[in-house]
Amino acid sequence: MNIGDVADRARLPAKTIRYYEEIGLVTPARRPNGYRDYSENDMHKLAFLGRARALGFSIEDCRLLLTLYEDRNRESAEVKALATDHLARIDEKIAELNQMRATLANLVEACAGDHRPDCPILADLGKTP
Amino acid sequence: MNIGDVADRARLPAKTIRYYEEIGLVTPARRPNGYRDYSENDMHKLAFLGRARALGFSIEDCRLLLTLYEDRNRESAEVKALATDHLARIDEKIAELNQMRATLANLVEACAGDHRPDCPILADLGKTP
DNA sequence: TCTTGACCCTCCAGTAACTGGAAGCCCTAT
DNA sequence: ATAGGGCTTCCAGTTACTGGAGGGTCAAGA
Repeated sequence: MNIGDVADRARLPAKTIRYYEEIGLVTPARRPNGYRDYSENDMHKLAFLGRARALGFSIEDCRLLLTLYEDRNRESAEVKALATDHLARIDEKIAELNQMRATLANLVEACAGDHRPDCPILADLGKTP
Repeated sequence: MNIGDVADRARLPAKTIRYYEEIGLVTPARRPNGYRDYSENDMHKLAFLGRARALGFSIEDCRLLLTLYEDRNRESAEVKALATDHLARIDEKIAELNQMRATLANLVEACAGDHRPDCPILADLGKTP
Protein backbone atom coordinates (compact mmCIF):
# COMPACT_ATOMS: atom_id res chain seq x y z
CA MET A 1 0.00 0.00 0.00
CA ASN A 2 1.29 3.47 -0.81
CA ILE A 3 1.61 6.12 1.84
CA GLY A 4 -1.36 8.06 0.48
CA ASP A 5 -3.72 5.13 0.97
CA VAL A 6 -2.42 4.51 4.47
CA ALA A 7 -2.79 8.18 5.24
CA ASP A 8 -6.44 8.06 4.19
CA ARG A 9 -7.19 4.88 6.07
CA ALA A 10 -5.34 5.77 9.28
CA ARG A 11 -6.46 9.40 9.06
CA LEU A 12 -2.97 10.66 9.55
CA PRO A 13 -1.13 13.09 7.28
CA ALA A 14 1.49 11.42 5.09
CA LYS A 15 4.03 13.79 6.61
CA THR A 16 3.26 12.42 10.04
CA ILE A 17 3.57 8.85 8.87
CA ARG A 18 6.99 9.57 7.41
CA TYR A 19 7.91 11.21 10.67
CA TYR A 20 6.84 8.11 12.59
CA GLU A 21 9.15 6.11 10.39
CA GLU A 22 11.99 8.53 11.02
CA ILE A 23 11.67 8.04 14.76
CA GLY A 24 11.42 4.29 14.37
CA LEU A 25 7.76 3.67 15.14
CA VAL A 26 6.60 2.05 11.91
CA THR A 27 9.10 1.04 9.25
CA PRO A 28 7.49 -0.11 6.02
CA ALA A 29 9.09 -2.13 3.23
CA ARG A 30 10.28 -0.31 0.14
CA ARG A 31 9.47 -0.95 -3.49
CA PRO A 32 12.23 -1.02 -6.07
CA ASN A 33 11.29 2.53 -7.05
CA GLY A 34 11.86 3.75 -3.49
CA TYR A 35 8.20 4.11 -2.61
CA ARG A 36 7.14 2.96 0.85
CA ASP A 37 5.05 -0.21 0.79
CA TYR A 38 2.86 -0.60 3.86
CA SER A 39 1.61 -4.01 4.98
CA GLU A 40 -1.70 -4.54 6.76
CA ASN A 41 0.26 -4.86 9.97
CA ASP A 42 1.99 -1.52 9.40
CA MET A 43 -1.41 -0.02 8.71
CA HIS A 44 -2.77 -1.49 11.89
CA LYS A 45 0.08 -0.08 13.92
CA LEU A 46 -0.43 3.36 12.44
CA ALA A 47 -4.11 3.24 13.30
CA PHE A 48 -3.16 2.20 16.81
CA LEU A 49 -0.79 5.14 17.06
CA GLY A 50 -3.41 7.50 15.75
CA ARG A 51 -5.85 6.45 18.44
CA ALA A 52 -3.28 6.55 21.21
CA ARG A 53 -2.22 10.03 20.13
CA ALA A 54 -5.85 11.09 20.01
CA LEU A 55 -6.08 10.10 23.66
CA GLY A 56 -3.22 12.45 24.32
CA PHE A 57 -0.45 9.94 24.95
CA SER A 58 2.99 11.29 24.17
CA ILE A 59 5.01 9.76 21.38
CA GLU A 60 7.23 7.99 23.89
CA ASP A 61 4.18 6.61 25.67
CA CYS A 62 2.90 5.48 22.29
CA ARG A 63 6.16 3.74 21.57
CA LEU A 64 5.86 1.85 24.81
CA LEU A 65 2.19 1.08 24.27
CA LEU A 66 2.98 -0.31 20.85
CA THR A 67 5.67 -2.53 22.33
CA LEU A 68 3.24 -3.77 24.94
CA TYR A 69 0.59 -4.26 22.30
CA GLU A 70 2.85 -6.60 20.41
CA ASP A 71 4.15 -8.39 23.47
CA ARG A 72 2.09 -11.47 24.23
CA ASN A 73 3.66 -11.69 27.67
CA ARG A 74 2.87 -8.17 28.79
CA GLU A 75 1.13 -7.62 32.07
CA SER A 76 -1.96 -5.49 31.85
CA ALA A 77 -0.77 -3.81 35.05
CA GLU A 78 1.91 -2.01 33.09
CA VAL A 79 -0.57 -0.67 30.59
CA LYS A 80 -2.94 0.36 33.30
CA ALA A 81 -0.20 2.18 35.19
CA LEU A 82 0.71 4.12 32.07
CA ALA A 83 -2.89 5.03 31.40
CA THR A 84 -3.54 5.96 35.01
CA ASP A 85 -0.55 8.26 35.02
CA HIS A 86 -1.71 9.87 31.84
CA LEU A 87 -5.18 10.27 33.24
CA ALA A 88 -3.73 12.10 36.21
CA ARG A 89 -1.83 14.46 33.91
CA ILE A 90 -5.01 15.11 31.97
CA ASP A 91 -6.83 15.89 35.19
CA GLU A 92 -4.12 18.34 36.14
CA LYS A 93 -4.41 20.09 32.82
CA ILE A 94 -8.17 20.25 33.04
CA ALA A 95 -7.95 21.72 36.53
CA GLU A 96 -5.44 24.30 35.36
CA LEU A 97 -7.56 25.26 32.38
CA ASN A 98 -10.68 25.50 34.50
CA GLN A 99 -8.85 27.85 36.81
CA MET A 100 -7.75 30.02 33.90
CA ARG A 101 -11.19 29.91 32.44
CA ALA A 102 -12.82 31.06 35.65
CA THR A 103 -10.49 34.01 36.11
CA LEU A 104 -10.66 35.03 32.49
CA ALA A 105 -14.43 34.70 32.32
CA ASN A 106 -14.77 37.04 35.29
CA LEU A 107 -12.52 39.60 33.68
CA VAL A 108 -14.28 39.40 30.33
CA GLU A 109 -17.59 39.80 32.07
CA ALA A 110 -16.40 42.91 33.87
CA CYS A 111 -15.07 44.58 30.73
CA ALA A 112 -17.40 46.92 28.91
CA GLY A 113 -15.70 46.34 25.60
CA ASP A 114 -16.47 49.70 24.09
CA HIS A 115 -14.48 52.64 22.74
CA ARG A 116 -13.32 53.78 26.16
CA PRO A 117 -9.89 52.87 27.44
CA ASP A 118 -10.94 51.70 30.90
CA CYS A 119 -10.42 47.98 31.07
CA PRO A 120 -10.68 45.69 34.10
CA ILE A 121 -8.74 43.02 32.23
CA LEU A 122 -5.67 45.17 31.81
CA ALA A 123 -6.17 46.58 35.27
CA ASP A 124 -6.04 43.11 36.74
CA LEU A 125 -3.01 42.04 34.75
CA GLY A 126 -1.25 45.20 35.77
CA LYS A 127 -2.13 45.25 39.43
CA THR A 128 0.80 45.25 41.84
CA PRO A 129 0.29 42.44 44.31
CA MET B 1 17.79 46.02 39.95
CA ASN B 2 19.67 42.90 38.92
CA ILE B 3 17.99 40.11 37.03
CA GLY B 4 18.00 37.84 40.06
CA ASP B 5 15.96 40.28 42.12
CA VAL B 6 13.49 40.80 39.30
CA ALA B 7 13.24 37.05 38.85
CA ASP B 8 12.32 36.65 42.50
CA ARG B 9 9.83 39.49 42.51
CA ALA B 10 8.15 38.65 39.22
CA ARG B 11 8.36 34.92 39.94
CA LEU B 12 9.84 34.23 36.58
CA PRO B 13 13.06 32.34 35.91
CA ALA B 14 15.97 34.59 34.95
CA LYS B 15 16.29 32.56 31.76
CA THR B 16 12.76 33.47 30.82
CA ILE B 17 13.37 37.14 31.51
CA ARG B 18 16.41 37.11 29.24
CA TYR B 19 14.32 35.37 26.64
CA TYR B 20 11.67 38.06 26.88
CA GLU B 21 14.36 40.59 26.22
CA GLU B 22 15.62 38.65 23.24
CA ILE B 23 12.17 38.74 21.65
CA GLY B 24 11.78 42.41 22.43
CA LEU B 25 9.24 42.37 25.23
CA VAL B 26 11.16 44.05 28.02
CA THR B 27 14.51 45.68 27.35
CA PRO B 28 16.29 46.83 30.48
CA ALA B 29 19.14 49.33 30.75
CA ARG B 30 22.67 48.05 31.12
CA ARG B 31 25.24 48.89 33.72
CA PRO B 32 28.79 49.67 32.68
CA ASN B 33 29.79 46.13 33.60
CA GLY B 34 27.22 44.68 31.20
CA TYR B 35 24.72 43.63 33.85
CA ARG B 36 21.07 44.22 33.12
CA ASP B 37 19.55 46.99 35.23
CA TYR B 38 15.79 46.74 35.60
CA SER B 39 13.66 49.77 36.43
CA GLU B 40 10.42 49.59 38.39
CA ASN B 41 8.59 49.94 35.12
CA ASP B 42 10.45 47.01 33.61
CA MET B 43 9.61 45.04 36.71
CA HIS B 44 5.97 45.97 36.39
CA LYS B 45 5.88 44.89 32.79
CA LEU B 46 7.44 41.55 33.64
CA ALA B 47 4.87 40.96 36.34
CA PHE B 48 2.17 41.86 33.83
CA LEU B 49 3.60 39.35 31.40
CA GLY B 50 3.79 36.69 34.07
CA ARG B 51 0.13 37.10 34.86
CA ALA B 52 -0.94 37.18 31.24
CA ARG B 53 1.08 34.03 30.55
CA ALA B 54 -0.46 32.39 33.60
CA LEU B 55 -3.86 33.00 32.03
CA GLY B 56 -2.63 31.10 29.02
CA PHE B 57 -2.20 33.98 26.58
CA SER B 58 0.39 33.30 23.90
CA ILE B 59 3.52 35.38 23.77
CA GLU B 60 2.19 37.27 20.77
CA ASP B 61 -1.06 37.96 22.59
CA CYS B 62 1.01 39.17 25.52
CA ARG B 63 2.95 41.48 23.28
CA LEU B 64 -0.27 43.01 22.08
CA LEU B 65 -1.74 43.19 25.57
CA LEU B 66 1.35 44.99 26.78
CA THR B 67 1.04 47.48 23.94
CA LEU B 68 -2.59 48.07 24.79
CA TYR B 69 -1.73 48.34 28.47
CA GLU B 70 0.63 51.18 27.72
CA ASP B 71 -1.64 52.88 25.21
CA ARG B 72 -3.79 55.49 26.89
CA ASN B 73 -5.99 55.68 23.81
CA ARG B 74 -6.79 52.00 23.58
CA GLU B 75 -10.36 50.85 23.33
CA SER B 76 -11.35 48.28 25.87
CA ALA B 77 -13.22 46.54 23.05
CA GLU B 78 -9.93 45.40 21.59
CA VAL B 79 -8.79 43.88 24.85
CA LYS B 80 -12.12 42.23 25.39
CA ALA B 81 -12.08 40.73 21.90
CA LEU B 82 -8.66 39.26 22.52
CA ALA B 83 -9.72 37.82 25.85
CA THR B 84 -12.97 36.46 24.47
CA ASP B 85 -11.12 34.71 21.67
CA HIS B 86 -8.73 33.24 24.13
CA LEU B 87 -11.57 32.12 26.34
CA ALA B 88 -13.08 30.29 23.41
CA ARG B 89 -9.79 28.52 22.74
CA ILE B 90 -9.60 27.51 26.37
CA ASP B 91 -13.11 26.14 26.20
CA GLU B 92 -12.17 24.09 23.16
CA LYS B 93 -9.19 22.65 24.94
CA ILE B 94 -11.22 21.84 28.01
CA ALA B 95 -13.83 20.09 25.90
CA GLU B 96 -11.16 18.10 24.11
CA LEU B 97 -9.50 17.09 27.36
CA ASN B 98 -12.81 16.13 28.91
CA GLN B 99 -13.48 13.91 25.93
CA MET B 100 -10.09 12.25 26.29
CA ARG B 101 -10.58 11.91 29.98
CA ALA B 102 -13.93 10.21 29.63
CA THR B 103 -12.66 7.66 27.14
CA LEU B 104 -9.48 6.98 29.05
CA ALA B 105 -11.26 6.70 32.38
CA ASN B 106 -13.57 4.05 30.92
CA LEU B 107 -10.66 2.06 29.63
CA VAL B 108 -8.71 2.31 32.85
CA GLU B 109 -11.76 1.20 34.76
CA ALA B 110 -12.18 -1.83 32.51
CA CYS B 111 -8.56 -2.95 32.85
CA ALA B 112 -7.78 -5.45 35.57
CA GLY B 113 -4.20 -4.26 35.88
CA ASP B 114 -2.75 -7.54 37.00
CA HIS B 115 -0.13 -9.99 35.74
CA ARG B 116 -2.29 -11.25 32.89
CA PRO B 117 -1.81 -9.91 29.38
CA ASP B 118 -5.49 -9.28 28.59
CA CYS B 119 -6.00 -5.56 28.41
CA PRO B 120 -9.09 -3.65 27.29
CA ILE B 121 -6.98 -0.54 26.83
CA LEU B 122 -4.73 -2.11 24.24
CA ALA B 123 -7.71 -3.93 22.77
CA ASP B 124 -9.48 -0.63 22.23
CA LEU B 125 -6.48 1.11 20.74
CA GLY B 126 -5.94 -1.83 18.42
CA LYS B 127 -9.49 -2.37 17.30
CA THR B 128 -10.10 -2.18 13.56
CA PRO B 129 -12.89 0.30 12.96
C1' DT C 1 4.75 8.34 -28.05
C1' DC C 2 4.20 12.29 -25.46
C1' DT C 3 2.35 14.83 -21.97
C1' DT C 4 -0.13 15.92 -17.92
C1' DG C 5 -1.36 15.58 -13.31
C1' DA C 6 -1.24 13.16 -9.25
C1' DC C 7 1.77 10.70 -6.51
C1' DC C 8 6.06 9.82 -4.36
C1' DC C 9 10.95 10.82 -2.67
C1' DT C 10 14.63 13.44 0.35
C1' DC C 11 16.35 17.21 2.77
C1' DC C 12 16.12 21.58 5.14
C1' DA C 13 13.99 24.89 7.96
C1' DG C 14 10.63 26.56 11.13
C1' DT C 15 7.15 26.38 14.86
C1' DA C 16 6.28 27.80 20.75
C1' DA C 17 8.32 29.05 24.64
C1' DC C 18 11.45 28.15 26.92
C1' DT C 19 15.44 25.22 29.38
C1' DG C 20 20.11 23.37 30.21
C1' DG C 21 24.80 23.82 29.99
C1' DA C 22 29.49 25.48 28.88
C1' DA C 23 32.90 29.04 29.23
C1' DG C 24 34.05 32.97 31.24
C1' DC C 25 33.66 37.85 33.64
C1' DC C 26 32.36 40.47 38.13
C1' DC C 27 31.74 41.47 42.95
C1' DT C 28 31.95 40.73 47.82
C1' DA C 29 33.66 38.60 51.87
C1' DT C 30 37.08 36.31 54.20
C1' DA D 1 44.37 35.79 47.30
C1' DT D 2 40.69 33.05 46.81
C1' DA D 3 36.14 31.20 47.08
C1' DG D 4 31.28 31.67 46.27
C1' DG D 5 27.62 33.33 43.99
C1' DG D 6 25.75 36.02 40.40
C1' DC D 7 26.12 37.78 35.97
C1' DT D 8 27.21 37.47 30.78
C1' DT D 9 26.85 35.22 25.95
C1' DC D 10 26.10 31.53 22.87
C1' DC D 11 24.73 27.00 21.44
C1' DA D 12 21.87 23.11 21.57
C1' DG D 13 17.80 20.55 22.77
C1' DT D 14 12.91 19.98 23.78
C1' DT D 15 7.66 18.17 21.33
C1' DA D 16 5.48 16.59 17.44
C1' DC D 17 5.03 17.76 13.71
C1' DT D 18 4.46 21.07 9.24
C1' DG D 19 5.76 23.56 4.97
C1' DG D 20 8.30 23.90 1.03
C1' DA D 21 11.89 23.25 -2.56
C1' DG D 22 13.58 20.33 -6.04
C1' DG D 23 13.06 16.35 -8.40
C1' DG D 24 11.75 11.21 -9.68
C1' DT D 25 7.54 7.92 -10.98
C1' DC D 26 3.33 6.27 -12.74
C1' DA D 27 -1.13 5.72 -15.18
C1' DA D 28 -4.23 7.63 -18.41
C1' DG D 29 -5.50 10.09 -22.27
C1' DA D 30 -4.53 12.53 -27.00
